Amino acid sequence: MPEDMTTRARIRDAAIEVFGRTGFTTGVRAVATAAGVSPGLLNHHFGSKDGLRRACDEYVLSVVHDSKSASLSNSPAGVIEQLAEIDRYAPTVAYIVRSFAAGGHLATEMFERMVDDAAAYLDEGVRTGKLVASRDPAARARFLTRQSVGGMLLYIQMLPEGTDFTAAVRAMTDDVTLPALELYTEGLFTDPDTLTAFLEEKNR
Amino acid sequence: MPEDMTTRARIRDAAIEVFGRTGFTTGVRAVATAAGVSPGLLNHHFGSKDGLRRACDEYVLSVVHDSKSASLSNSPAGVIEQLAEIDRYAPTVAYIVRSFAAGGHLATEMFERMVDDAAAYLDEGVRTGKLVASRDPAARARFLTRQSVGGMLLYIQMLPEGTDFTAAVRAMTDDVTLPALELYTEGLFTDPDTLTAFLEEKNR
DNA sequence: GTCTATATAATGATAGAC
DNA sequence: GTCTATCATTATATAGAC
Repeated sequence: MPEDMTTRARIRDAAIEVFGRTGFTTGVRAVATAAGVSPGLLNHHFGSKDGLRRACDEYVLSVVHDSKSASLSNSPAGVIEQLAEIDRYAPTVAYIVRSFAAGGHLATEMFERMVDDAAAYLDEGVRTGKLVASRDPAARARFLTRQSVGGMLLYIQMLPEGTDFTAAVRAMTDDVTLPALELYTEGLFTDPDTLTAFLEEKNR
Repeated sequence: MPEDMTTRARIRDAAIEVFGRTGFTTGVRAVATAAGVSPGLLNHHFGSKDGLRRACDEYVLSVVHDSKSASLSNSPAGVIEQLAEIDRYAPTVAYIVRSFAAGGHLATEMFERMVDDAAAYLDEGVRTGKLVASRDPAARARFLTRQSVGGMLLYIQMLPEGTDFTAAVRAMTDDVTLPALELYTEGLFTDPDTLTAFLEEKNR
C-alpha cells in the first residue's frame, strides 16, 4: 500500500467510514469533522457532496478490483484469512452495504461483476462435473448471485444496531452453511413435477 | 371495513404512496401537498414526521395481516409477491420495499412473519412428502425466506428508476422461475461430499 | 379541524482572508 | 491549501387566526 495520506484521501476515507456507519443522509459537516478539516475544504476538494460520493464510489470499486478476495476462495485457510481481513475492510464493506441499500452506480457495477464471477465459477464447475448443468446458465448465475447477495444484505440490515461486523459475519456463516449445503446438494422438491410442467408450458 | 375517509386516513394513505414512490427522505410538505392539506394539519394529526411513519407502518402491517389470512401463503415468503399481483396494493408494496431498504421495525416484523409462514409451509410439505426434510427446519425456513426476500428486494432495487411496478414483478417472475425451479428440484452440487464433510466436522 | 405564518435548526454550497 | 464566516435553501415543528 503506497503512501496515501494527502488531505483529499483522508477526507475520502473519512467519508467512506462515516457514510458506511451512519448512511448517506449524514451531512458533509460530520464528514469534515471526522476528517479533521473544515466543511469548506471538503467542498474545495470535491466540489459538492455528490462529487464526494462519486470519489468514494470510485475508490471503493478500485479497492474491490485490486482485492483478490473478490474471487471466492474455497480452502478453509482462505476463509479464515478472509475473516481476519474483514476487520481491515470493515468500513469499505459497510459502505458497500449502504450503497446496495441506497441503489445507484456502485451497487450496479459491483453486482454485475459478481454475476460475471459467478458465471465463470459455475461454468467451470459444470465442465468439471462438480455442478449440475442449467438450461439457462446466464439466468442461473444472475439468480444465484442475486439470492446470495440479497440474503447477505438482508442479514446485515436486520442486525441490531452497533453489532460488531466480524462477529456478525461469523454468525451469518454459522446460520447459513447448513441450510445452504442442504439446498445445494439435496434440493427442496421431492419430485420434478413442477419443473417439468413449467418446461412443457414454456415449450408450447 | 368502516368508512375510512377521515382526513387523518387520507394523509396516511398519501404518505404511504409518496414515501413508497420517493423514499423516506421526502419531506412532510410533499406528503401534505399530495394529501391536499397543509403541513400544519399533518403535524396536528400525527405530531411529527416520525409519528406519521409509525402510523404508516402500523397500517401497512394491518393490511398485510388481513390480506394474509385471506389467501394463506402457498409459497415461502410469497406475501409480497401475492400483494404485488394486485395493482391496488402497489403503493403498499412499494412502501414495504422502502422499509426493508431502510431497516426498522416494520421490516423486522414482516420478516419474522414471513419466516413463520415459510416454516409452516415447509413443515406441511415435508409431512405430505412433497419437500425433502431438513436437519434444521427452523434454520432452513429462515434461510430460504431471507434468500427469497433479499433477492426480490435486490431485483427491485436495481430496476431503472421509474419502472412500472406490475411490469417489474412480471419480469422478475420470468427471470427467476426457471433457475429457481432448477435449483429446488435438481440442486446445484453433483455429489454430497461437501455436505457430508460439513456434517462430520460438525459432529466431532 | 384547518389554515397561514413563522420559529428554529440543519443542510449544501460559496466568498474571501490568510 | 486551509480556514472562518455566511448565504440561500430546506427541513421539522409550532403558534395563533378562523
